[in-house]
Amino acid sequence: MGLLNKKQIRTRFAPSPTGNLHIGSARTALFNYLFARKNRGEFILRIEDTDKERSKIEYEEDIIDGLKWLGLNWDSFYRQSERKDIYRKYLEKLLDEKKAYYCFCRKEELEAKRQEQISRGAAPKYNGKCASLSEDEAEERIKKGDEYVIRFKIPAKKIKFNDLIRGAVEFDSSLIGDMVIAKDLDNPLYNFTVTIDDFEMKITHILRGEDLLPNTPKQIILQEALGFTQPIYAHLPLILGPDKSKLSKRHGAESLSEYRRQGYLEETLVNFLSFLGWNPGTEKEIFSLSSLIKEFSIDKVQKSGAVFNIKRLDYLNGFYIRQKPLDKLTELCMPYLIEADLITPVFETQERLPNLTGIFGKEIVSGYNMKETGEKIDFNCLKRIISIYQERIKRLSEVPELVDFFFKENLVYEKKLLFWKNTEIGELIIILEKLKEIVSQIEEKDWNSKKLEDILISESDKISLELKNVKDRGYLIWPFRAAITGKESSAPPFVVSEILGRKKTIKRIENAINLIKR
RNA sequence: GGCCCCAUCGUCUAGCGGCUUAGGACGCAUGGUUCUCAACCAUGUAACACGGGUUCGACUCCCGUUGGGGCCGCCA
Repeated sequence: MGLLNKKQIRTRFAPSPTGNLHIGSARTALFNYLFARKNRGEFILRIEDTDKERSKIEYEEDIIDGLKWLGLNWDSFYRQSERKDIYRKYLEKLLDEKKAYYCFCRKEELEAKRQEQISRGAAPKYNGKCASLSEDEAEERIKKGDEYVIRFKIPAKKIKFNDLIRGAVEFDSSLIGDMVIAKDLDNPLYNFTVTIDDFEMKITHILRGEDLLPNTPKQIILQEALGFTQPIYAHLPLILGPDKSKLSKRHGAESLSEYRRQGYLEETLVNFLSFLGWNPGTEKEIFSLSSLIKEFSIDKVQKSGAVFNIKRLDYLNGFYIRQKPLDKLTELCMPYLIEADLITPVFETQERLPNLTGIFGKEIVSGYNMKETGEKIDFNCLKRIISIYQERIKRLSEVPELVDFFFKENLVYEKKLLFWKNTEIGELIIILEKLKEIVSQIEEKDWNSKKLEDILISESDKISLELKNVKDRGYLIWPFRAAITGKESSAPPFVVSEILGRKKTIKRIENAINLIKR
Protein backbone atom coordinates (compact mmCIF):
# COMPACT_ATOMS: atom_id res chain seq x y z
CA MET A 1 0.00 0.00 0.00
CA GLY A 2 1.34 3.40 0.90
CA LEU A 3 4.15 1.80 2.79
CA LEU A 4 6.89 3.12 0.54
CA ASN A 5 5.99 6.76 0.56
CA LYS A 6 5.05 6.70 4.21
CA LYS A 7 7.47 8.27 6.62
CA GLN A 8 9.42 5.91 8.82
CA ILE A 9 7.77 5.94 12.21
CA ARG A 10 10.08 6.80 15.07
CA THR A 11 9.27 7.04 18.74
CA ARG A 12 11.39 7.82 21.73
CA PHE A 13 11.49 7.25 25.43
CA ALA A 14 13.11 10.23 27.11
CA PRO A 15 13.56 9.76 30.84
CA SER A 16 15.60 12.03 33.03
CA PRO A 17 17.95 10.08 35.29
CA THR A 18 16.86 11.80 38.48
CA GLY A 19 15.39 8.70 40.04
CA ASN A 20 14.95 5.02 39.43
CA LEU A 21 12.77 3.98 36.49
CA HIS A 22 9.26 4.83 37.62
CA ILE A 23 6.54 2.30 36.97
CA GLY A 24 4.60 4.93 35.02
CA SER A 25 7.64 5.74 32.93
CA ALA A 26 8.12 2.06 32.27
CA ARG A 27 4.63 1.95 30.83
CA THR A 28 5.33 5.00 28.70
CA ALA A 29 8.45 3.27 27.42
CA LEU A 30 6.44 0.11 26.73
CA PHE A 31 3.80 1.98 24.72
CA ASN A 32 6.43 3.80 22.71
CA TYR A 33 8.17 0.52 22.05
CA LEU A 34 4.96 -1.26 21.05
CA PHE A 35 3.85 1.54 18.79
CA ALA A 36 7.20 1.64 17.02
CA ARG A 37 7.50 -2.12 16.62
CA LYS A 38 3.90 -2.50 15.53
CA ASN A 39 4.58 -0.04 12.72
CA ARG A 40 8.02 -1.41 11.89
CA GLY A 41 9.48 1.85 13.08
CA GLU A 42 12.36 2.78 15.33
CA PHE A 43 12.44 3.19 19.06
CA ILE A 44 14.96 5.59 20.54
CA LEU A 45 16.23 5.92 24.08
CA ARG A 46 17.25 9.41 25.02
CA ILE A 47 18.60 10.23 28.46
CA GLU A 48 17.57 13.76 29.41
CA ASP A 49 20.33 14.64 31.81
CA THR A 50 20.47 18.39 31.41
CA ASP A 51 19.97 18.89 35.12
CA LYS A 52 23.48 18.30 36.39
CA GLU A 53 22.56 18.48 40.06
CA ARG A 54 19.80 15.91 39.99
CA SER A 55 21.02 13.52 37.30
CA LYS A 56 22.92 10.50 38.57
CA ILE A 57 24.64 7.75 36.66
CA GLU A 58 23.16 5.08 38.93
CA TYR A 59 19.69 6.22 37.96
CA GLU A 60 20.62 5.99 34.30
CA GLU A 61 21.83 2.46 34.96
CA ASP A 62 18.61 1.60 36.74
CA ILE A 63 16.60 2.88 33.78
CA ILE A 64 18.69 0.94 31.28
CA ASP A 65 18.58 -2.24 33.36
CA GLY A 66 14.84 -1.95 33.70
CA LEU A 67 14.20 -1.49 29.99
CA LYS A 68 16.48 -4.38 29.12
CA TRP A 69 14.80 -6.55 31.71
CA LEU A 70 11.40 -5.87 30.18
CA GLY A 71 12.83 -6.62 26.75
CA LEU A 72 12.32 -3.12 25.36
CA ASN A 73 15.30 -2.87 23.05
CA TRP A 74 16.12 0.46 21.50
CA ASP A 75 17.58 1.20 18.10
CA SER A 76 19.60 4.26 19.07
CA PHE A 77 20.80 5.82 22.26
CA TYR A 78 21.47 9.47 23.08
CA ARG A 79 22.48 11.46 26.10
CA GLN A 80 21.55 15.14 26.12
CA SER A 81 24.62 16.12 28.08
CA GLU A 82 26.65 15.08 25.05
CA ARG A 83 24.72 17.28 22.62
CA LYS A 84 25.39 20.74 23.96
CA ASP A 85 26.86 22.02 20.70
CA ILE A 86 23.63 21.32 18.92
CA TYR A 87 21.55 23.15 21.50
CA ARG A 88 23.96 26.07 21.52
CA LYS A 89 23.65 26.46 17.78
CA TYR A 90 19.88 26.78 18.01
CA LEU A 91 20.10 29.00 21.06
CA GLU A 92 22.32 31.45 19.16
CA LYS A 93 19.95 31.35 16.23
CA LEU A 94 17.00 32.35 18.40
CA LEU A 95 19.04 35.08 20.03
CA ASP A 96 20.19 36.41 16.65
CA GLU A 97 16.66 36.44 15.37
CA LYS A 98 15.54 38.26 18.51
CA LYS A 99 13.15 35.46 19.32
CA ALA A 100 14.98 34.97 22.57
CA TYR A 101 16.61 37.43 24.93
CA TYR A 102 18.76 37.68 28.02
CA CYS A 103 16.93 38.18 31.28
CA PHE A 104 18.60 39.55 34.37
CA CYS A 105 15.66 39.48 36.73
CA ARG A 106 16.44 38.05 40.12
CA LYS A 107 15.11 34.63 40.97
CA GLU A 108 13.79 35.69 44.39
CA GLU A 109 11.85 38.63 43.00
CA LEU A 110 10.29 36.46 40.33
CA GLU A 111 9.30 33.85 42.87
CA ALA A 112 7.66 36.46 45.10
CA LYS A 113 5.79 37.84 42.13
CA ARG A 114 4.63 34.40 41.11
CA GLN A 115 3.27 33.70 44.57
CA GLU A 116 1.49 37.01 44.57
CA GLN A 117 -0.09 36.30 41.18
CA ILE A 118 -1.26 32.86 42.19
CA SER A 119 -2.78 34.13 45.42
CA ARG A 120 -4.56 36.82 43.44
CA GLY A 121 -5.96 34.14 41.16
CA ALA A 122 -4.06 35.25 38.10
CA ALA A 123 -2.01 33.07 35.81
CA PRO A 124 1.58 33.25 37.03
CA LYS A 125 3.49 34.78 34.19
CA TYR A 126 6.74 36.63 33.57
CA ASN A 127 6.08 40.24 32.62
CA GLY A 128 8.67 40.42 29.88
CA LYS A 129 10.61 43.16 31.62
CA CYS A 130 13.99 42.28 30.11
CA ALA A 131 12.64 41.80 26.59
CA SER A 132 13.13 45.49 25.94
CA LEU A 133 16.76 45.51 26.93
CA SER A 134 19.02 46.54 24.07
CA GLU A 135 21.73 44.25 22.82
CA ASP A 136 24.44 46.57 24.10
CA GLU A 137 22.90 46.81 27.50
CA ALA A 138 22.64 43.07 27.77
CA GLU A 139 26.20 42.55 26.64
CA GLU A 140 27.41 45.07 29.14
CA ARG A 141 25.66 43.43 32.03
CA ILE A 142 26.92 40.00 31.05
CA LYS A 143 30.45 41.39 30.90
CA LYS A 144 29.91 42.93 34.31
CA GLY A 145 29.17 39.45 35.59
CA ASP A 146 25.46 39.87 36.24
CA GLU A 147 23.57 36.60 36.45
CA TYR A 148 21.19 35.91 33.62
CA VAL A 149 19.04 33.35 31.86
CA ILE A 150 17.83 33.11 28.29
CA ARG A 151 14.13 33.58 27.71
CA PHE A 152 12.05 32.79 24.68
CA LYS A 153 9.38 35.27 23.60
CA ILE A 154 6.00 33.65 23.59
CA PRO A 155 3.78 35.16 20.93
CA ALA A 156 0.14 35.49 21.96
CA LYS A 157 -1.98 33.10 19.97
CA LYS A 158 -4.19 30.07 20.16
CA ILE A 159 -2.25 26.83 20.00
CA LYS A 160 -4.25 23.95 18.63
CA PHE A 161 -3.09 20.44 18.09
CA ASN A 162 -4.63 17.09 17.57
CA ASP A 163 -3.78 14.54 20.23
CA LEU A 164 -4.05 10.95 19.08
CA ILE A 165 -5.71 9.99 22.34
CA ARG A 166 -7.50 13.14 23.40
CA GLY A 167 -8.48 14.65 20.08
CA ALA A 168 -8.42 18.41 19.58
CA VAL A 169 -6.68 20.26 22.39
CA GLU A 170 -6.39 24.02 22.57
CA PHE A 171 -4.27 26.37 24.68
CA ASP A 172 -4.05 30.12 24.85
CA SER A 173 -0.38 31.10 24.77
CA SER A 174 -1.08 34.58 26.08
CA LEU A 175 -1.44 32.90 29.45
CA ILE A 176 2.12 31.63 29.25
CA GLY A 177 4.90 34.00 30.16
CA ASP A 178 8.16 34.18 28.22
CA MET A 179 9.84 30.96 29.23
CA VAL A 180 13.37 30.30 30.28
CA ILE A 181 14.95 28.01 27.72
CA ALA A 182 18.50 28.05 29.04
CA LYS A 183 20.50 29.11 32.02
CA ASP A 184 23.23 30.17 29.63
CA LEU A 185 24.54 29.13 26.22
CA ASP A 186 25.86 25.86 27.58
CA ASN A 187 23.04 24.95 29.89
CA PRO A 188 19.80 24.59 27.96
CA LEU A 189 16.60 23.54 29.72
CA TYR A 190 14.04 20.82 29.20
CA ASN A 191 11.38 22.34 26.95
CA PHE A 192 14.07 23.60 24.62
CA THR A 193 16.20 20.47 24.39
CA VAL A 194 13.17 18.25 23.91
CA THR A 195 12.00 20.33 20.99
CA ILE A 196 15.41 20.34 19.36
CA ASP A 197 16.00 16.64 19.86
CA ASP A 198 12.61 15.49 18.72
CA PHE A 199 13.22 17.37 15.52
CA GLU A 200 16.86 16.39 15.06
CA MET A 201 16.07 12.76 15.74
CA LYS A 202 13.14 12.82 13.35
CA ILE A 203 10.68 11.69 15.98
CA THR A 204 7.30 11.24 14.34
CA HIS A 205 5.18 10.31 17.33
CA ILE A 206 5.50 11.50 20.90
CA LEU A 207 3.80 9.21 23.38
CA ARG A 208 4.18 10.53 26.90
CA GLY A 209 2.34 10.94 30.17
CA GLU A 210 -0.62 13.26 30.47
CA ASP A 211 1.28 15.24 33.08
CA LEU A 212 3.30 16.68 30.22
CA LEU A 213 0.27 17.96 28.33
CA PRO A 214 0.74 21.55 29.56
CA ASN A 215 4.26 21.53 28.11
CA THR A 216 3.05 20.74 24.63
CA PRO A 217 1.99 24.26 23.60
CA LYS A 218 5.37 25.59 24.72
CA GLN A 219 7.14 23.06 22.57
CA ILE A 220 4.88 23.74 19.62
CA ILE A 221 5.61 27.47 19.78
CA LEU A 222 9.31 26.69 19.88
CA GLN A 223 8.92 24.42 16.86
CA GLU A 224 7.17 27.17 14.97
CA ALA A 225 9.88 29.68 15.83
CA LEU A 226 12.56 27.30 14.61
CA GLY A 227 10.69 26.19 11.54
CA PHE A 228 10.41 22.59 12.69
CA THR A 229 7.75 20.14 11.60
CA GLN A 230 5.31 19.18 14.29
CA PRO A 231 5.34 15.60 15.53
CA ILE A 232 2.14 13.78 16.37
CA TYR A 233 1.28 13.80 20.04
CA ALA A 234 -0.40 11.15 22.16
CA HIS A 235 -0.76 11.85 25.86
CA LEU A 236 -1.17 8.71 27.89
CA PRO A 237 -3.46 8.59 30.90
CA LEU A 238 -1.69 8.63 34.25
CA ILE A 239 -1.17 5.64 36.48
CA LEU A 240 -2.94 6.34 39.75
CA GLY A 241 -2.59 5.20 43.33
CA PRO A 242 -5.57 3.79 45.25
CA ASP A 243 -6.58 7.35 46.17
CA LYS A 244 -6.73 8.21 42.46
CA SER A 245 -3.86 10.64 42.56
CA LYS A 246 -0.73 10.24 40.46
CA LEU A 247 1.18 7.16 41.57
CA SER A 248 4.07 8.12 43.78
CA LYS A 249 6.26 6.96 46.62
CA ARG A 250 3.63 7.45 49.27
CA HIS A 251 1.52 4.78 47.58
CA GLY A 252 4.31 2.26 48.17
CA ALA A 253 6.68 0.89 45.60
CA GLU A 254 6.94 3.14 42.59
CA SER A 255 10.07 2.04 40.81
CA LEU A 256 10.30 -0.89 38.47
CA SER A 257 13.42 -2.22 40.18
CA GLU A 258 11.54 -2.44 43.47
CA TYR A 259 8.94 -4.67 41.89
CA ARG A 260 11.68 -6.70 40.33
CA ARG A 261 13.35 -7.14 43.69
CA GLN A 262 10.07 -8.24 45.24
CA GLY A 263 9.96 -11.04 42.74
CA TYR A 264 7.60 -9.97 40.03
CA LEU A 265 8.51 -11.44 36.68
CA GLU A 266 9.15 -9.37 33.59
CA GLU A 267 6.28 -11.11 31.79
CA THR A 268 3.98 -10.02 34.57
CA LEU A 269 5.02 -6.39 34.43
CA VAL A 270 4.80 -6.22 30.64
CA ASN A 271 1.35 -7.77 30.61
CA PHE A 272 0.11 -5.77 33.57
CA LEU A 273 1.49 -2.42 32.43
CA SER A 274 0.12 -2.85 28.94
CA PHE A 275 -3.38 -3.18 30.37
CA LEU A 276 -3.11 0.03 32.36
CA GLY A 277 -4.89 2.32 29.96
CA TRP A 278 -5.08 -0.06 27.06
CA ASN A 279 -6.89 -3.24 26.10
CA PRO A 280 -7.16 -5.20 22.90
CA GLY A 281 -10.92 -4.91 22.71
CA THR A 282 -11.29 -8.66 23.02
CA GLU A 283 -11.61 -10.80 26.11
CA LYS A 284 -8.06 -12.02 25.86
CA GLU A 285 -6.04 -10.81 28.83
CA ILE A 286 -2.80 -12.74 28.69
CA PHE A 287 -0.24 -11.16 26.43
CA SER A 288 3.47 -11.57 25.91
CA LEU A 289 5.59 -8.74 24.59
CA SER A 290 5.56 -10.22 21.09
CA SER A 291 1.81 -10.74 21.05
CA LEU A 292 1.38 -7.18 22.29
CA ILE A 293 3.36 -5.93 19.32
CA LYS A 294 0.86 -7.65 17.06
CA GLU A 295 -2.21 -6.44 18.89
CA PHE A 296 -1.25 -2.99 20.06
CA SER A 297 -3.22 -0.10 18.70
CA ILE A 298 -3.08 3.48 19.85
CA ASP A 299 -6.78 4.08 19.36
CA LYS A 300 -7.53 1.48 22.01
CA VAL A 301 -5.72 3.62 24.56
CA GLN A 302 -7.92 4.95 27.34
CA LYS A 303 -8.41 8.61 28.15
CA SER A 304 -8.83 8.40 31.89
CA GLY A 305 -6.27 7.49 34.52
CA ALA A 306 -5.86 3.90 35.65
CA VAL A 307 -5.53 2.83 39.28
CA PHE A 308 -2.60 0.52 39.91
CA ASN A 309 -4.24 -2.59 41.33
CA ILE A 310 -1.66 -4.63 43.22
CA LYS A 311 -4.06 -7.57 43.68
CA ARG A 312 -4.30 -7.96 39.97
CA LEU A 313 -0.54 -7.73 39.65
CA ASP A 314 -0.19 -10.55 42.20
CA TYR A 315 -2.71 -12.65 40.35
CA LEU A 316 -0.87 -12.20 37.06
CA ASN A 317 2.47 -12.92 38.70
CA GLY A 318 1.11 -16.13 40.19
CA PHE A 319 -0.11 -17.06 36.76
CA TYR A 320 3.26 -16.45 35.11
CA ILE A 321 5.11 -18.21 37.92
CA ARG A 322 2.95 -21.28 37.32
CA GLN A 323 3.82 -21.06 33.61
CA LYS A 324 7.57 -20.80 34.21
CA PRO A 325 9.68 -23.83 33.37
CA LEU A 326 10.84 -25.36 36.68
CA ASP A 327 14.55 -25.01 35.95
CA LYS A 328 14.21 -21.36 35.24
CA LEU A 329 11.95 -20.72 38.22
CA THR A 330 14.34 -22.49 40.57
CA GLU A 331 17.22 -20.37 39.32
CA LEU A 332 15.17 -17.26 39.86
CA CYS A 333 14.47 -18.31 43.46
CA MET A 334 18.10 -18.90 44.42
CA PRO A 335 19.06 -15.29 45.14
CA TYR A 336 16.14 -15.04 47.55
CA LEU A 337 17.14 -18.20 49.42
CA ILE A 338 20.71 -16.98 49.61
CA GLU A 339 19.68 -13.58 50.87
CA ALA A 340 17.49 -15.21 53.52
CA ASP A 341 20.57 -17.12 54.72
CA LEU A 342 18.98 -20.47 53.96
CA ILE A 343 21.62 -21.58 51.50
CA THR A 344 25.08 -20.52 50.42
CA PRO A 345 26.41 -20.97 46.92
CA VAL A 346 29.52 -23.04 46.39
CA PHE A 347 31.83 -21.52 43.84
CA GLU A 348 34.17 -23.31 41.63
CA THR A 349 36.81 -21.36 39.80
CA GLN A 350 37.30 -22.50 36.30
CA GLU A 351 40.86 -21.92 35.29
CA ARG A 352 41.21 -20.54 31.84
CA LEU A 353 44.05 -19.38 29.75
CA PRO A 354 44.40 -15.63 29.56
CA ASN A 355 42.36 -14.41 26.69
CA LEU A 356 41.87 -11.14 24.90
CA THR A 357 39.28 -9.91 27.36
CA GLY A 358 41.73 -10.34 30.18
CA ILE A 359 39.61 -12.81 32.05
CA PHE A 360 41.81 -15.36 33.71
CA GLY A 361 39.25 -17.39 35.50
CA LYS A 362 35.55 -17.37 35.93
CA GLU A 363 33.72 -18.24 39.07
CA ILE A 364 30.70 -20.39 38.55
CA VAL A 365 28.25 -21.75 41.04
CA SER A 366 28.76 -25.47 41.24
CA GLY A 367 26.29 -26.21 44.00
CA TYR A 368 24.73 -25.06 47.23
CA ASN A 369 25.09 -25.77 50.92
CA MET A 370 22.42 -25.43 53.52
CA LYS A 371 23.63 -22.62 55.68
CA GLU A 372 22.44 -23.91 59.05
CA THR A 373 23.37 -27.56 58.75
CA GLY A 374 26.24 -27.29 56.32
CA GLU A 375 24.84 -30.16 54.29
CA LYS A 376 25.19 -30.16 50.58
CA ILE A 377 22.01 -29.70 48.60
CA ASP A 378 22.00 -30.20 44.87
CA PHE A 379 20.08 -28.28 42.28
CA ASN A 380 17.72 -31.16 41.61
CA CYS A 381 16.65 -31.23 45.20
CA LEU A 382 16.11 -27.48 45.15
CA LYS A 383 14.04 -27.96 42.02
CA ARG A 384 11.83 -30.47 43.79
CA ILE A 385 11.28 -28.07 46.64
CA ILE A 386 10.36 -25.26 44.30
CA SER A 387 8.15 -27.54 42.24
CA ILE A 388 5.82 -28.29 45.13
CA TYR A 389 5.51 -24.59 45.86
CA GLN A 390 5.27 -23.37 42.29
CA GLU A 391 1.51 -23.00 42.34
CA ARG A 392 1.59 -21.30 45.74
CA ILE A 393 4.09 -18.53 44.96
CA LYS A 394 2.79 -15.07 44.26
CA ARG A 395 6.06 -13.19 44.62
CA LEU A 396 9.55 -14.70 44.51
CA SER A 397 10.44 -12.78 47.66
CA GLU A 398 8.01 -14.90 49.68
CA VAL A 399 9.72 -18.15 48.73
CA PRO A 400 12.11 -18.24 51.74
CA GLU A 401 9.33 -18.05 54.32
CA LEU A 402 7.45 -20.77 52.45
CA VAL A 403 10.28 -23.29 52.24
CA ASP A 404 12.62 -22.38 55.10
CA PHE A 405 11.79 -25.57 57.06
CA PHE A 406 13.60 -27.68 54.46
CA PHE A 407 16.85 -25.98 55.38
CA LYS A 408 16.63 -25.88 59.15
CA GLU A 409 17.98 -28.23 61.76
CA ASN A 410 15.30 -27.67 64.37
CA LEU A 411 11.87 -26.21 63.81
CA VAL A 412 10.49 -23.69 66.21
CA TYR A 413 6.74 -23.71 66.63
CA GLU A 414 4.06 -23.61 69.29
CA LYS A 415 2.81 -26.82 70.86
CA LYS A 416 -0.75 -26.04 69.91
CA LEU A 417 0.13 -26.16 66.24
CA LEU A 418 0.15 -29.97 66.46
CA PHE A 419 -3.47 -30.29 67.58
CA TRP A 420 -6.17 -31.06 65.05
CA LYS A 421 -9.67 -30.01 66.10
CA ASN A 422 -10.56 -31.48 69.50
CA THR A 423 -7.55 -33.75 69.94
CA GLU A 424 -6.67 -34.28 73.61
CA ILE A 425 -3.06 -34.15 74.67
CA GLY A 426 -3.02 -37.86 75.53
CA GLU A 427 -4.49 -38.71 72.17
CA LEU A 428 -1.92 -36.60 70.39
CA ILE A 429 0.88 -38.51 72.06
CA ILE A 430 -0.69 -41.78 70.94
CA ILE A 431 -1.08 -40.39 67.43
CA LEU A 432 2.48 -39.15 67.20
CA GLU A 433 3.93 -42.38 68.60
CA LYS A 434 1.86 -44.32 66.12
CA LEU A 435 2.96 -42.03 63.35
CA LYS A 436 6.58 -42.59 64.23
CA GLU A 437 6.03 -46.34 64.24
CA ILE A 438 4.30 -46.36 60.85
CA VAL A 439 6.85 -44.15 59.22
CA SER A 440 9.78 -46.06 60.69
CA GLN A 441 8.48 -49.24 59.14
CA ILE A 442 8.90 -47.82 55.66
CA GLU A 443 12.32 -48.68 54.43
CA GLU A 444 14.72 -46.27 52.82
CA LYS A 445 14.28 -47.86 49.41
CA ASP A 446 10.49 -47.47 49.53
CA TRP A 447 10.67 -43.89 50.73
CA ASN A 448 8.53 -41.91 48.34
CA SER A 449 5.45 -39.77 48.52
CA LYS A 450 3.19 -42.33 46.91
CA LYS A 451 4.05 -44.97 49.46
CA LEU A 452 3.80 -42.53 52.35
CA GLU A 453 0.43 -41.31 51.17
CA ASP A 454 -1.00 -44.80 50.68
CA ILE A 455 0.01 -45.96 54.12
CA LEU A 456 -0.73 -42.80 56.05
CA ILE A 457 -4.13 -42.21 54.49
CA SER A 458 -5.37 -45.66 55.32
CA GLU A 459 -3.88 -45.46 58.81
CA SER A 460 -5.40 -42.05 59.38
CA ASP A 461 -8.89 -43.41 58.80
CA LYS A 462 -8.26 -46.18 61.26
CA ILE A 463 -6.85 -43.94 63.95
CA SER A 464 -9.58 -41.34 63.81
CA LEU A 465 -12.18 -44.07 63.92
CA GLU A 466 -10.55 -45.67 66.93
CA LEU A 467 -9.95 -42.48 68.85
CA LYS A 468 -12.88 -40.29 67.87
CA ASN A 469 -15.27 -42.62 66.16
CA VAL A 470 -15.28 -40.48 63.03
CA LYS A 471 -13.54 -40.70 59.73
CA ASP A 472 -11.30 -37.65 59.68
CA ARG A 473 -7.82 -37.87 58.26
CA GLY A 474 -6.88 -34.64 59.92
CA TYR A 475 -6.28 -36.38 63.26
CA LEU A 476 -3.19 -38.02 61.85
CA ILE A 477 -2.26 -36.02 58.78
CA TRP A 478 -2.43 -32.59 60.37
CA PRO A 479 0.03 -33.32 63.21
CA PHE A 480 2.23 -35.11 60.70
CA ARG A 481 2.38 -32.10 58.46
CA ALA A 482 2.77 -29.72 61.38
CA ALA A 483 5.62 -31.78 62.83
CA ILE A 484 7.66 -31.85 59.64
CA THR A 485 6.98 -28.32 58.45
CA GLY A 486 6.34 -26.37 61.64
CA LYS A 487 3.72 -24.39 59.75
CA GLU A 488 -0.03 -23.95 59.64
CA SER A 489 -0.04 -24.23 55.90
CA SER A 490 2.27 -25.90 53.48
CA ALA A 491 2.50 -28.19 50.50
CA PRO A 492 1.13 -31.75 51.02
CA PRO A 493 3.13 -33.56 53.74
CA PHE A 494 3.81 -36.71 51.73
CA VAL A 495 5.86 -34.98 49.11
CA VAL A 496 7.47 -32.76 51.74
CA SER A 497 8.46 -35.87 53.64
CA GLU A 498 9.83 -37.52 50.54
CA ILE A 499 12.12 -34.57 49.88
CA LEU A 500 13.09 -34.28 53.55
CA GLY A 501 14.07 -37.94 53.62
CA ARG A 502 13.39 -40.75 56.07
CA LYS A 503 15.89 -39.72 58.67
CA LYS A 504 14.80 -36.12 59.03
CA THR A 505 11.13 -37.03 58.93
CA ILE A 506 11.51 -39.42 61.84
CA LYS A 507 13.67 -36.95 63.71
CA ARG A 508 11.06 -34.25 63.38
CA ILE A 509 8.30 -36.54 64.59
CA GLU A 510 10.44 -37.37 67.62
CA ASN A 511 10.98 -33.67 68.25
CA ALA A 512 7.23 -33.15 68.14
CA ILE A 513 6.72 -35.92 70.71
CA ASN A 514 9.33 -34.38 72.97
CA LEU A 515 7.74 -30.98 72.60
CA ILE A 516 4.32 -32.29 73.62
CA LYS A 517 5.65 -34.29 76.54
CA ARG A 518 7.64 -31.39 77.84
C1' G B 1 -7.05 30.44 42.14
C1' G B 2 -5.90 30.06 36.54
C1' C B 3 -5.35 26.74 32.40
C1' C B 4 -6.00 21.83 30.63
C1' C B 5 -7.75 16.75 30.87
C1' C B 6 -11.15 13.02 32.44
C1' A B 7 -16.07 10.44 34.10
C1' U B 8 -19.48 2.24 32.92
C1' C B 9 -19.22 -2.77 38.78
C1' G B 10 -14.45 -1.59 44.68
C1' U B 11 -10.38 -1.96 40.56
C1' C B 12 -8.78 -2.73 35.09
C1' U B 13 -12.21 -2.50 31.30
C1' A B 14 -15.98 -4.21 26.71
C1' G B 15 -19.68 -1.21 24.68
C1' C B 16 -18.35 3.34 19.30
C1' G B 17 -27.78 5.11 18.79
C1' G B 18 -31.63 0.00 18.77
C1' C B 19 -28.19 -6.78 18.91
C1' U B 20 -27.78 -5.33 26.38
C1' U B 21 -32.17 -8.64 31.48
C1' A B 22 -24.87 -3.66 30.28
C1' G B 23 -20.08 -8.52 28.78
C1' G B 24 -15.02 -10.16 30.65
C1' A B 25 -10.96 -10.10 34.29
C1' C B 26 -9.08 -9.06 39.37
C1' G B 27 -11.18 -8.68 44.20
C1' C B 28 -14.92 -10.32 47.46
C1' A B 29 -18.72 -14.19 48.99
C1' U B 30 -20.65 -19.25 48.81
C1' G B 31 -20.15 -24.29 47.35
C1' G B 32 -17.09 -28.44 45.29
C1' U B 33 -12.08 -30.73 45.86
C1' U B 34 -9.06 -31.10 50.42
C1' C B 35 -5.26 -32.56 56.84
C1' U B 36 -3.74 -27.06 55.84
C1' C B 37 -2.57 -23.38 52.32
C1' A B 38 -2.58 -22.77 47.25
C1' A B 39 -4.24 -24.20 42.51
C1' C B 40 -8.54 -25.70 39.93
C1' C B 41 -14.07 -25.92 38.94
C1' A B 42 -19.10 -23.92 39.75
C1' U B 43 -22.31 -20.11 41.42
C1' G B 44 -23.11 -15.40 43.20
C1' U B 45 -21.96 -9.99 44.34
C1' A B 46 -21.55 -5.27 41.99
C1' A B 47 -21.63 -0.05 37.51
C1' C B 48 -23.68 3.51 32.98
C1' A B 49 -22.34 10.61 38.52
C1' C B 50 -26.50 14.20 37.90
C1' G B 51 -29.66 17.60 34.96
C1' G B 52 -31.12 19.30 30.36
C1' G B 53 -31.39 18.72 25.22
C1' U B 54 -30.98 15.97 20.01
C1' U B 55 -33.62 11.52 18.31
C1' C B 56 -39.01 7.18 16.99
C1' G B 57 -35.01 5.41 20.37
C1' A B 58 -29.58 7.08 24.30
C1' C B 59 -24.42 4.06 28.44
C1' U B 60 -23.41 5.62 23.57
C1' C B 61 -24.15 12.51 20.31
C1' C B 62 -24.43 17.96 22.32
C1' C B 63 -24.63 21.49 26.54
C1' G B 64 -24.42 22.38 31.61
C1' U B 65 -23.71 20.87 36.80
C1' U B 66 -21.07 17.98 40.06
C1' G B 67 -16.95 15.14 41.05
C1' G B 68 -11.89 13.53 40.22
C1' G B 69 -7.07 14.44 38.25
C1' G B 70 -2.80 17.01 35.97
C1' C B 71 0.13 21.40 35.33
C1' C B 72 1.30 26.29 36.83
C1' G B 73 10.36 26.11 38.27
C1' C B 74 16.46 29.32 36.19
C1' C B 75 13.13 20.28 37.40
C1' A B 76 11.96 16.97 33.80
